Amino acid sequence: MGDQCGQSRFNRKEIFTIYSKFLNLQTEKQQEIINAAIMEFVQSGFDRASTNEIVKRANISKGSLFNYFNSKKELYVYLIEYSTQIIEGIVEQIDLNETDIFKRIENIGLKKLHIQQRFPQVFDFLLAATEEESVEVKEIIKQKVDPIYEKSTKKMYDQIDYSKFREGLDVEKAIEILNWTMFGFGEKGLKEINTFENISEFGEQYLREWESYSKILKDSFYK
Amino acid sequence: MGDQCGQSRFNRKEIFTIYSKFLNLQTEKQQEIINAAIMEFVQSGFDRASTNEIVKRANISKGSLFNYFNSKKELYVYLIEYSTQIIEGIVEQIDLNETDIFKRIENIGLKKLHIQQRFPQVFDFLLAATEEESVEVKEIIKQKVDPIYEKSTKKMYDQIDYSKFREGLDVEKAIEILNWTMFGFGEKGLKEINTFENISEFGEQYLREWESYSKILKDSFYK
DNA sequence: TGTCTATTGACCAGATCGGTCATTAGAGTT
DNA sequence: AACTCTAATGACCGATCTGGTCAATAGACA
Repeated sequence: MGDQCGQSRFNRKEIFTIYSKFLNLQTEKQQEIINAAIMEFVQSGFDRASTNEIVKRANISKGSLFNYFNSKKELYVYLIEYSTQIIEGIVEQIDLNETDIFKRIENIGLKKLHIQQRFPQVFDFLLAATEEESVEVKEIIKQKVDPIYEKSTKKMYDQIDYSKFREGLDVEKAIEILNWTMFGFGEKGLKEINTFENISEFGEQYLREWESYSKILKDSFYK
Repeated sequence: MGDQCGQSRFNRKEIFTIYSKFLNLQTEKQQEIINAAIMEFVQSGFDRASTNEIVKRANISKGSLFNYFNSKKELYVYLIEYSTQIIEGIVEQIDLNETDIFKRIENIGLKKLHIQQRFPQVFDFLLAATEEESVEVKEIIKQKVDPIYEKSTKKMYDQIDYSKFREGLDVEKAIEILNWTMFGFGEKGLKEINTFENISEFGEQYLREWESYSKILKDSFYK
């Protein structure tokens, strides 16, 4: 039964998942909802996040939200899947032929920046998810998020040319410093991004400023 | 009237502020309440923080909490005052004769670590407060927290010997890197601190590990 | 005009909110 | 043991907010 019953009413390019209704929305509206929901989940965690708050920020009605997603949990799971796909997209694009860690990290950072312009808090969301404590979603996070983190950090440092580092330097610690510096610089950038109107202008200035931090570390870490 | 009326019932060492009842508690109990409240406020912000949750974590009854403090806001304000006093205590102890920035920062970091053993989230609390958006407490935060931050960062870099830095190095950026590294290292330490039983043992190992990060940066920043 | 779907927001029962207060527990005094 | 006095309790309050529902409406297309 089922398929054969000849109801061919849906022969347009509709998508058949539990998220069909949401995915058939206009892309802009989808993004608005994604960002509103992510913002709320980042700020409050799963349990305390309010669907009322989400619909307000997304400028849709309560009914619509629960038309697109059957429950708060389903919405959350969708966001997890969507965000991890973004990360996977970045990981796939990592160029293993680039063996210089500074350049490789710079490339990844640029891609992150690019994505953050459309989804300002995706990465915060995934980071918050790893520390989420709600029993209702903890299991699913462990399944979907943790593996991605492992996989991505693995590929990030794959085939890096460590011979460029100065002798006697603790390379592992040096890379930690590099990461903390990137993180700090990224945070600083996010605070400044709102003051810019022209985003690509910001992007250029951001890149140039990063290069000066990068140079400081490269001068001291490399031979 | 008032004092002269001869009611000398309170001639023991009681403290007369709006916080009298709380301050006459045993120190341990005070700390338990402070930590429980801070944890909740850090996690949820002022508006969403639940007094029910606080009393649960502090192992006291709802009635007691509102006996010690007349309202949630009064509790919050007390915590702000208490936390800023801690920062002020640290700032006062800064030794201006120590003009080496690595050593000075190391001293401050040790003091912070010491305090974090009793109040694990005080610094997070003050950081969160600067980003608090609740109208009910925003004004008071601006009054009490912001000036402390200014004052402390000022004194932190006062009379530092910048001539030790390599020529051609952007000192400002170098110090930013140093700060980000400290922050990242501190975060890493907080996650490890729970795995230790002996706290002073952790303190020693922590200090030694920091020195190796510090050395990496010193070697590259200094002449 | 009629058909059909997308969107709405009033509404639900249940949970939680900050805060109160009559009651109890327990230490100290006689 | 009886009395005093304070510290601590948790059931309880009205108000607000929760995730979720659904009859009613708006709007696109025929």
